[in-house]
Amino acid sequence: MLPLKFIRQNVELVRRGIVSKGTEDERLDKILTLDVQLREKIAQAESLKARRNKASQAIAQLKREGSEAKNEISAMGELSQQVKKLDQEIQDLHTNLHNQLLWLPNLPHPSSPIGSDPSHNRTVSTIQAATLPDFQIQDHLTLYATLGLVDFDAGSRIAGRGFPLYTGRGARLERALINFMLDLHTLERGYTELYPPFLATRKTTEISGQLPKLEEDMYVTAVDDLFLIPTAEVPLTGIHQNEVLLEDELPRKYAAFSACFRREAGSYGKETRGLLRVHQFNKVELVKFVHPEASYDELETLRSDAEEVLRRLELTYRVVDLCTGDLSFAAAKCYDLEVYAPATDQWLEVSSCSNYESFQARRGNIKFRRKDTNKLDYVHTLNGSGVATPRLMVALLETYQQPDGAVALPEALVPYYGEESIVSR
RNA sequence: GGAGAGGUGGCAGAGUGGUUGAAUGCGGCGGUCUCGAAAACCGUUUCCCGUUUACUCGGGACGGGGGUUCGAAUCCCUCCCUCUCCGCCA
Repeated sequence: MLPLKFIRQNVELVRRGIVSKGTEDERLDKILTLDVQLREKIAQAESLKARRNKASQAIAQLKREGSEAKNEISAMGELSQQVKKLDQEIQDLHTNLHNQLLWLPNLPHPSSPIGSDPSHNRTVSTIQAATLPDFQIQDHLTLYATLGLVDFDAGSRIAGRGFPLYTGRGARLERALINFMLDLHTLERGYTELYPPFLATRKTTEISGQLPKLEEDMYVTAVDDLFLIPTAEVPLTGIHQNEVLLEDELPRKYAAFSACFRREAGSYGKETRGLLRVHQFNKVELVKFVHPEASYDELETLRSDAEEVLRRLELTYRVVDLCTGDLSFAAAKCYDLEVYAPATDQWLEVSSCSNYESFQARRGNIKFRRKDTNKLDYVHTLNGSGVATPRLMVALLETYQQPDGAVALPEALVPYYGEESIVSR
């Protein structure tokens, strides 16, 4: 959510920003019109209320002196009706304005490359960490099957397409990846481990920016209006809603595992096989609440923390600085981490590390008190996947397969998996 | 799911429908005293919105929303949350 005052004072800046993110600017004009109307009504209502308050005090005075105040009271009747009517109009305008504001995306940071689609993204670095196999290699789909790691048919029978059933060593590998990542972030990188609810209220889901725009992509429970989380970002960002944090407590760093649920509406026909695009997957998520002046430094360390997962697993990956048109609704700047899958020769997104600045903090009313001025201010929020497992597993299998069909695991993962390789039986 | 109790300022805790943004205590901040500190004493201490170049002025907020009233922290309805007991259950 952008502050109204800021919008009012920087109309053209806001317009350029949202247009570069691919949003129509009609909504902005609508907001400006509503804002003018609203302030006009507020001024009217407040002057009437000022009169009412004065009269009310006069009545109280008369009563205390023991005299009747019939005339004064009846004179107040009409005034009160007018106030009531104006208040109703103000409320309607306010609701309308608020709903419009919820649809206005965050502005991109000046350092984000300008562009309308992924072709304008900027590759920041490419890390060639592993020796790639030099023999005729199999793709991940074949490897799942020969090693018996995932049963897609059974998953479909249970819940429909896109709900993989991890089996045997596949299930164990999944668990190993999650534990490895959680240990890395919490024991070595100073994140506090959390285990959040996997369902969240509409309000909480609104804070992180998934609602209202992405409602079609979310699973909702019918009777309770609870949303299955598409990422642990949703519950983690909701933790401190309506709170004031101490400046000394910043940054607050949280890491959490969660299952993630995404309807992926509109993406049918793409990547429907395997684990590249599924309705339920696992992810370790990192969320930080930070001091506004530190947020871009924090973005770099967040990215580095997420990268560390890929470094330890000795995978080839690259870091991409997303262009304005490819940024998510709430983000001001975002790095994607893409891991390389050699058999299919694809770069697979396994992490997005974003700075939301005060956008989410405003929606969630998450503040801190500045020690020098003693004033309240919004924190900045950041989050990054650290990282999502399905595509990670794809890259891992394709990168580490052996000529005999087994998969030799990177050293970092061995203690978690319990064996040095995954062998077909 | 059933029955009951309760939600007030950073915390604790008052509050007959009419100067109550809110007593009192604790905490915080500033000051007096002191070589310094403690104690004591004095003062101060919420946030949001509108208005103004500014000083200012005005409005609003006692879990959320609605209602009654000239006027609501105070009365009524409703939702949420917390606690206690009962039932059910991993």
